[in-house]
Amino acid sequence: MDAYEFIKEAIILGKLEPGMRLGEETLAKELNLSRTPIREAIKQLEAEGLVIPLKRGVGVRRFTKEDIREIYDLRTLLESYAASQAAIHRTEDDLIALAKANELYEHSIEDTSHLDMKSVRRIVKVNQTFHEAIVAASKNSHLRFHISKVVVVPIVFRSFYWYNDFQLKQSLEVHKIIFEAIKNREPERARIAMHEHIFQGRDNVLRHLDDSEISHLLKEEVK
Amino acid sequence: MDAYEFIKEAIILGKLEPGMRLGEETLAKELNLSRTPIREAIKQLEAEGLVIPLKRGVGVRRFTKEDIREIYDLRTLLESYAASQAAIHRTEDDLIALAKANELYEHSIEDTSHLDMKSVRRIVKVNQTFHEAIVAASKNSHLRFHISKVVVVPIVFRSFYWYNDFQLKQSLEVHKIIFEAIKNREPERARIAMHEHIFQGRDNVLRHLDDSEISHLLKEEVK
DNA sequence: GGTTGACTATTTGTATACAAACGGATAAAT
DNA sequence: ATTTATCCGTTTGTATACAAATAGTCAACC
Repeated sequence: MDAYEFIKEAIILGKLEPGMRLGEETLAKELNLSRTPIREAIKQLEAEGLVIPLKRGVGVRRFTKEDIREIYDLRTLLESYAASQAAIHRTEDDLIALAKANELYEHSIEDTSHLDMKSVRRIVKVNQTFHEAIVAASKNSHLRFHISKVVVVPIVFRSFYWYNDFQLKQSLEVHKIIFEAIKNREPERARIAMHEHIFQGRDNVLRHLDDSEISHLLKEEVK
Repeated sequence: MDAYEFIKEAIILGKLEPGMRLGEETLAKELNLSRTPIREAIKQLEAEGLVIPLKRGVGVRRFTKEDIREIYDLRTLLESYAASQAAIHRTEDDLIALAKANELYEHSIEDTSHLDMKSVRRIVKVNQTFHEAIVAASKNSHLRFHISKVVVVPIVFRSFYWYNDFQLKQSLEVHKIIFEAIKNREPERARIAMHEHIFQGRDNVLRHLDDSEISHLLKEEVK
């Protein structure tokens, strides 16, 4: 496993918490590498905006409430466009992949009696598969590239952890509607459905942030 | 000047041509640096998609006609959204910056009797200022971040060089309409005007590519 | 007691040295 | 003559060494 993947994974899984600084020597020892490849990996993550420069070195970026609002707006725009494009450009293979991802999503929700850490993480992953399949069907590689960078932020922020299983079941229904729209080549219906879908997620997350029961996640600030 | 800026500038100005490979030792000597900081700069550019890995080392990315089509679609989406958001969130200061940028644009077109290399480059720069001012007024830093990466591609591709001065004058008119819409807080009008504006550029570029008089730019392929 | 200053230790930034991989050229064989 | 195999040169990838900067500590002075 290379340094970039390792560090990114660590940030996504929360093993490296926001605000935490990335010690090069430490990471190097952990990966049995010298500092050189570590530094290069960090430079990449910096270009993606996952880590930010500190006075000395870099630290895991801490996303504010405002960041989350902006990111969700952007993601809504990009993914609803992707859905509409998918309805135009999708092939039969895309449909198969889409159906399969959706089926997996359905199963992983049904198999989950209550939402613990592990099951949420599994659902996140399957959900991602569905969304990625749509983006792939849109046949715009640059759109895909930028969406992949945008989507990482809510994951790092742990947005998904604030869903309840009613919302999850509702998501499944919307997924099915989106699938049908793409299958039937109805760009506008696909776009609107996806727009609602992500905006719903946005609202849910922002509501929780306003409740500020988890606002401690945001309290400290990197110097 | 640091390595990242230097190499990026070189790519934008065409001093490093598409497909050309980036020799670390060469760049290091040119910048009076060792290979280490050069490599880090290259890693950043790689993360942004301006350079791509070759079998050995990296080379300046060659954008295909399909890339340009995708990029312009994406840019249309992002910037027309930015315009609509700007119409909502713009402050008085934003309007001042916008008016100023537009005035500069008007002057630099009027001062240009015919389109040589130098004047085109100046117009590109001023045009960029106007577009950036709109994005800034949208008050979404993440949107801004991604647009900045998307916009670079047409510049590297030299899309602007295929404009004639009638089209430039027409652009100015549209800029004024967009400005008015943002000033009057009309998001939808701003969005549509921007959409038309960029799509016009897209069509112009793609038409030229189809004419294939400049298709030699695309012919060789990096191994 | 708190604040300021200097010293030290740790960590980053850069340069260089070394190992490995790739490409090109030359030569031999079919 | 064309193709294949081996060798060598060049360039990248990684490790290490060294220089510079920052933060933390301890002490002295107000």
